Amino acid sequence: MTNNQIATVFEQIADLLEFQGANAFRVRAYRNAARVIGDSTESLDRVVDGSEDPVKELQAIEGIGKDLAEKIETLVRTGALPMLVELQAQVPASVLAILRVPGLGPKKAATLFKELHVQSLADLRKACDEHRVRELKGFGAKTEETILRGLETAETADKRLLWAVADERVQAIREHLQGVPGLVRLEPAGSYRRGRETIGDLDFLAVASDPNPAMDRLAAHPEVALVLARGETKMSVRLNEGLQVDLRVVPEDSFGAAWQYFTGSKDHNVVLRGMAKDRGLKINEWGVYRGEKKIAGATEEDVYATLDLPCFLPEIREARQEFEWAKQGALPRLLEVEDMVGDLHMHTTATDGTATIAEMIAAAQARGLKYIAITDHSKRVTMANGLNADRLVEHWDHIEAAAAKFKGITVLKGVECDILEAGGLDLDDDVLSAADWVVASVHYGQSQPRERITARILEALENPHVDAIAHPTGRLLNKRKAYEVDLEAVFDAAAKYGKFLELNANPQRLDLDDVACAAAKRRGIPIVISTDAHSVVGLGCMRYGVLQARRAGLTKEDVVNTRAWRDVKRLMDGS
DNA sequence: GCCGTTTTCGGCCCGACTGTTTTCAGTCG
Repeated sequence: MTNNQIATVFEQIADLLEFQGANAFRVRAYRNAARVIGDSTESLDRVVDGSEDPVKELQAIEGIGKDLAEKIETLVRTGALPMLVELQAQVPASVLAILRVPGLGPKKAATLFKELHVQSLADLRKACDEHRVRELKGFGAKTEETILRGLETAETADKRLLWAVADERVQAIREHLQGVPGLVRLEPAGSYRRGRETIGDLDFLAVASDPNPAMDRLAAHPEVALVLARGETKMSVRLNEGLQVDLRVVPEDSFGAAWQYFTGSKDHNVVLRGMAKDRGLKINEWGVYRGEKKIAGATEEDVYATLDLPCFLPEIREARQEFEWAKQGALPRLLEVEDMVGDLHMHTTATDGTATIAEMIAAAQARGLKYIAITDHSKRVTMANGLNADRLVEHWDHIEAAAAKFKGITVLKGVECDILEAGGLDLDDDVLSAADWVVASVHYGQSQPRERITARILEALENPHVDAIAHPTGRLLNKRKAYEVDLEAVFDAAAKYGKFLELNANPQRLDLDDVACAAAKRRGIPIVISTDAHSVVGLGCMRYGVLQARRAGLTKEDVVNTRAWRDVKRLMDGS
C-alpha cells in the first residue's frame, strides 16, 4: 500500500467524520495525517515491514500518534481498515459528492441528508427544483439558489488548472486591472504564487485607497460570469470557464501580512500562528499584534521577523521541511531558471517534433543554452514515426552536419529509447553505445501491474548505456494517472548505478513531482530537468520544471544540467 | 486525534462574508 493510498483512506475518514458532525479537531487530525503521509518521502509500507515496533516508529512522524500509527499498521498489513468500512456502512459514498458543492459544508449537507434523504447530486438538484430545500430550518430561497449554482460548478468544473494556464489568466487579469484609479499595487497570491503544479482558484491582493474602483473593474472583466460575493475588502467572482477569482484590498501597512496570509499554504499559516501564540503574539491578515499594538505588517519580511524566521520563498511554504530548515539555519538556496545551461530531451521533425534540427539549435542558442541533446523517439513509438537503428544513425549524421554551422553550443547525438512492454530496450546496445546521451522511457504497457513496470524500469537503469529515465511516472495532469511504479526501488537502482532521473518540464507532466524530487535529492540522485520540447516554443517550458524543482527544495547543485557538459559527462562516468 | 521547558487535560489560527437571523451559525480560505 503506497503512502498516497494511506493518505486517501485518512481523507475519506475525515470527510465521513465531518459529515457526521464529529469534533472538528479530530477531523483535522486525520486531514493533517493525510497530508503529512502524502508528503512523506519515506514509504510507510517499508517502515512497517522493516521494523520491530512499527507503531513506535510511526509515532516519530509529526502528527501521527498512537491511534493513527496503529491504523497505519493495520492498513499496511491487511490492506483495509475496519473503521473506514464501518463509516462507509453508515454514510452512502454518494453523499460525499454533496460536500463538494460550493456553499455546502458538513452541517448543511447532513441536514439535507437527514431531513430530505438527499444522497446524491441528482437528489439535491431535484430537491432544489421542487423548492423543498428552502423550507428547511436555517435554509432559505437564496440558499437554494446558491446550491443550484454550486451544482453547476460541481458538475462541470471539477478540474484544477495547470499552473501554466493559470499563469496566462493571472497576466490577463493583471493587465485588465492596470491603471485603475487609486490602485497602488496588485499581486497574485495563493497556490499560484507557491508554484503548485495545478491551481484551484486565483487570489489577488491589492493596495488601494478605495477598493471600489478595482472591484468594479474586475466585475466588468469580459470573462466574469458571476459575482459570488462582494464586501468591504473582499470580492469573489467566477469566470466563464468555472475558475474562481478572489480579490482582496488592504491598506499599505497591512500588505505584507495579507500577502503572507493569502499566499499560504493553510498548513504553513497554521504553524506560523501557533508559533505566534506561543510568544504571546497574534497574526492575522492585517498584521502581527502584541495585545492591541500592531508590531508588523507592511512587508512579509517584517511579519516573519517577529518570529525570528526568514522570509521563506513562497514555493516552500507547505509546512513540510521549511521550519526545520530555518531552525537549523539550513535554508536551501533554490534553483533559478538562469542556472539552467543545457536541455537534454527534445524532438525534431525526424519523429514527432515540429521543428528541424537547425531550428531547435538556433532557438536553444537564442535562449542562452550551452548544450542540448536531440533525443528523438525510437522505433517502437510508431505513432511518432520512431527511428530504427539505420534511421537513427542517419539522423545523427544530420545532427552533426547541422551542429557544425553553429558556434558556442554543443549539440549531442541522443535518443529517447523506449522501454519495451516485455522488458528490454527498443534499440540494441551497439547502437546505444554510439550515442552521446540516452534517455529511456515507458510509453506502452502503462497499465501493467506494479512489479512488472518497476522491473522494466530497473532493467533499463542497469543498462550501462542508459543515462536517465525520462518522465519516470508517465502521468498527464488532469488526464492520466501515473502508472504503478515503485519509485523507492527506482531511486535505489538509480543511486546504485549512478543514473539520473528526469524532471520533465512539460506543464502537463512535471514528473517527478515535488515530493518525489525531494526524496531523490535526499538519496543524492542527480535530477535532470528537461523540456521534452516538440517545438521551438516548447523549449520555453524550462521555467515550469524549475518551479517544480524549487518546490522540492532543489538547489543548483542538485540539478545536472546547471553544469557544463564536460562536468555532466564526468558525473555520468562516476568520477 | 494530537500534543506538552507554563500543560497527560484542555487546548487546537483567524477573520470576512452571507443568509437567515433578531444576535449568530455556517462556509470559505
